This record gives sequence, structure tokens and C-alpha cells, in this order.
Amino acid sequence: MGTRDDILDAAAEVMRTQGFARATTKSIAQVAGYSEAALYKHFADKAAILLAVIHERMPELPGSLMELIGNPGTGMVHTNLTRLARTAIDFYIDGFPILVSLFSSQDLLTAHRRRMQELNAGPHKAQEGLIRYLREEQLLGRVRRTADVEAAAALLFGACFQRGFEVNFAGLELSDDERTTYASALAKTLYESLMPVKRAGARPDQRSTPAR
Amino acid sequence: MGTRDDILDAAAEVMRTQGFARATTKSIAQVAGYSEAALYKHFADKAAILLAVIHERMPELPGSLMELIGNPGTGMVHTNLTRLARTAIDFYIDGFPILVSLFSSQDLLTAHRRRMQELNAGPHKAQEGLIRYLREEQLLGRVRRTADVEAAAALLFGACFQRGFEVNFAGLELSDDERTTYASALAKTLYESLMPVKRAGARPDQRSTPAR
DNA sequence: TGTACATCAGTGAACGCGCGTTCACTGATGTAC
DNA sequence: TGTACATCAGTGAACGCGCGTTCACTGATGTAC
Repeated sequence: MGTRDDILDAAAEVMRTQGFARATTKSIAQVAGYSEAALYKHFADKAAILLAVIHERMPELPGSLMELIGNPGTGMVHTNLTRLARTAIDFYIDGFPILVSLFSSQDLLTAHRRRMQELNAGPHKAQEGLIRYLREEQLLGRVRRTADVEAAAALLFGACFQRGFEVNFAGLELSDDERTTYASALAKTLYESLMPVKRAGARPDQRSTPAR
Repeated sequence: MGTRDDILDAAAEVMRTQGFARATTKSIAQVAGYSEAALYKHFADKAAILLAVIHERMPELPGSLMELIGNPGTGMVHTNLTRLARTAIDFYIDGFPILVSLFSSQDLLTAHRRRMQELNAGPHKAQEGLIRYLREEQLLGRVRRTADVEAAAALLFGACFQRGFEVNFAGLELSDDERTTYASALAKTLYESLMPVKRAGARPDQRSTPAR
């Protein structure tokens, strides 16, 4: 492990369980099991600790997701979306407290923004990945040509994000099953707007587009 | 106006522009144009100020929305959803900084949760409103019987919520037009999964349900 | 109308406290000869 | 192998500062007679 990791773990835990306001050097040091002075052997100041937590202790939308998205044409679209939603729900539930702690301090937010820009990273990257995936499925004829894949991606990730908020807000504990069920419902409903073969009897978007 | 309102306005502004960490009694008093001591003539302590901001200065999902939703069968469903999304986007963009400041302090979050419970209010209420609206449209045959209206509501509000996050995170300024365009894209894509007359040529949910 | 008093929104200055940070120090480990 | 010194992770105690809060006070406004 190492002291540095202990400190980051402790800071992440305090932020998650107590909130930004209680994430003091004292409580971080106490949870980590070191003196406050020890923090300053490893970090320049408190802001550096918080930034490091945000960069190094945010859960990741794991590689498996990108793998999935990197292989369009395999599996059923609907199933792939379910798996993706399931992953995103976990990500947002776990990451939400740390993510929003950024808004506690404008300075922190600005520093983080700059770093994200330099790394060309950020939460939007996952969404772009999904958009790219859906575009490729469009080319393969497994997603309707006229579908607005950007809107679809925003809907899916947005619902997962909001679920993360709600869970943290209400202090819920969701079982694996509940998460999967929710992911599946989202993916299924969304997929109904993406399905290729379809005759719209009603309002807009009448062009009938044969798949492929 | 009155002093109390001045104080709440000032606190809301500081929270929005500087974040929770800088929302000190000093800066609130300064922005409000009163002494710090004046705050304590109107509020028991600082926590009471922050809670009052959250309760009284959060934007509202305005009555027009509930009105809209209270009158199913009028207007086109797709148009109604666009209007709703547009309202929700404004709401979340403006309210996000204040909403997430709750997570800065566990105590604040707990106090707010209790109060919301007592009032039987909260952000989920809007979502329930949309669900109820969609159910009525289902009865009217303007939304497919087999549609999962709960998932649909989660998708729509979730996307608006996340947009609020992104805008605040990146410090964007969205014009009215951009907001409307975004709302319309979301509503349109979602509506495609809700449209009543439809023959699915592909995977799941094959029951062909004649409207009404 | 004038006088005496009550009320009350708001203030300036001070309070103690806990914060982030620094400092001189310790003691374990490594290294040179 | 033993001795002398260097390095470095970690500490206990102290630091100044800014925080939230309180206090005795002011001065404008209202009220009784």
C-alpha cells in the first residue's frame, strides 16, 4: 500500500461518508492512522490531497466497457446497452459524492477542469464512446439510420447519473439485482427508439429507412 | 424585499459562484450588505441559513409544468415532452450548485432529507408527475400500452439533470436556443420509444398492441 | 405638541475554537570504510 | 564486525488565521399621556 495510498483512501472515505466540510486534515490523518504532519510529507497542501482523491480514487468506467463498445456487431444491441447501463450505474453511485465535492470549492473545480483539459479526459468521454458505438451499429444496420444517437447516449447516461444522485441523496443501498433490473429497463426502453425495422404510424420522422 | 430575503439572496449567490467552502458568514454578510451580526437576528445559526437557501431559493419546476401534465390529451405528446424537458433543463442548470452543496455536509443532507420527508416533497415528485401524465396518455391511446413509462421518465429527467451538471461543471453558458434544441432532441428520441402504432420487426416485446 | 419610555433592526468589536501548516525532533534503515 | 554518519518517514507541539458566534451598544420608529 504505502502511506500515500493510505492517506488517499482515508480522504476518499471521509469525503464519502462525512462530506467535504468534514474532510479536515485532522480527520483524514486520524482515519489514515498517521499524524497530520505526515500528510505534508506526501502532499504540498490540502488541496493537493483532495485533487489526488478525485483523480486517483474516482471509480473508473472500466476497460470492459470500452472493450464492449470497441466491438460493435457482437451480441445484441439491447444486451450491450443493458451491460453498459449497469456499469454506468455502479460508476455513478460510487463516484457521485467525490464528483460533486468539486462543487464545494470554485478553486478546486477550476483546478480539476484544467487538469481534465490537459489530459483530454472527463466524464463526457464515456458518452462519446457510446455515441461512436451506436454510429457503428448504424453502419451495420442494427440501429436505425435516422436515430439521434447523441440524444440516445445522453438519455442513457443521464438516467444512470441521476440514479447515482438519488441513491446518494436518499442514502439507499441498491442490491445487484435492483441495479441490473433498472439498467435493463432503461436499455430496453431506449432501444425501442433505436430499433431498425419500424413503421411509424404517427407523427414525425416518417422517412422509412430500410436497414443497412 | 426585507433583510431576510437579502441574506438568502446573498447566500444563494455566494454558493452558486464560490461554492460551499467560501459561503462563510463574512462573505454572505458582505454580499448582502449587512454586518455578520445581522445574520443572527434572522437565523439561529449558519446551518439555518444554508437550509433556508436550499428550501427557498431552489428554482421550481414551475406550475406551468404541472398544468401541462395535468391536462393529458391536449397538444401533441411529443411537443408536451419537449416543453417539459425544456423546463427541466432550466431547472437543473440553475439549481445544480445549490442542490449538490447538500453533499458538502452530511448533517445538512440529513436535515434536508428529514424536512423533505415531512413535506412529502423532493425532486422525485416531478418525475412522478411525468409518470402519471404518461399513464393517462396511455389510457388515451397516445402512448403505447406496453411502454415502460417509468423508465421513460427516468431517461428524460436524467438527461436534463446531467445536462445541468455538465453546464455547471464546464462553466458553459447555454443560449435559449441551444436549450430548446437539446430539449427537443431528447423528447423526440424518447417519443420514438413511446409512439403507439408500431410494428417491431426485431427483438423483444413483440405483442402488437392496437392503440386504445 | 412635547416628553418619557419601549421596541427592535442593525452594528463594531471581541470571543474561543478548530483549521491548515510548520518546526525541531526521533528513530529506524542504509552505507562507507 | 563495528563504528560513524546520512537519509528519510513520521511525530508532537506549536503557530497564526479565519471561522461562527455573542455581546453591549446605537439610533430610528412607535406609543402613552
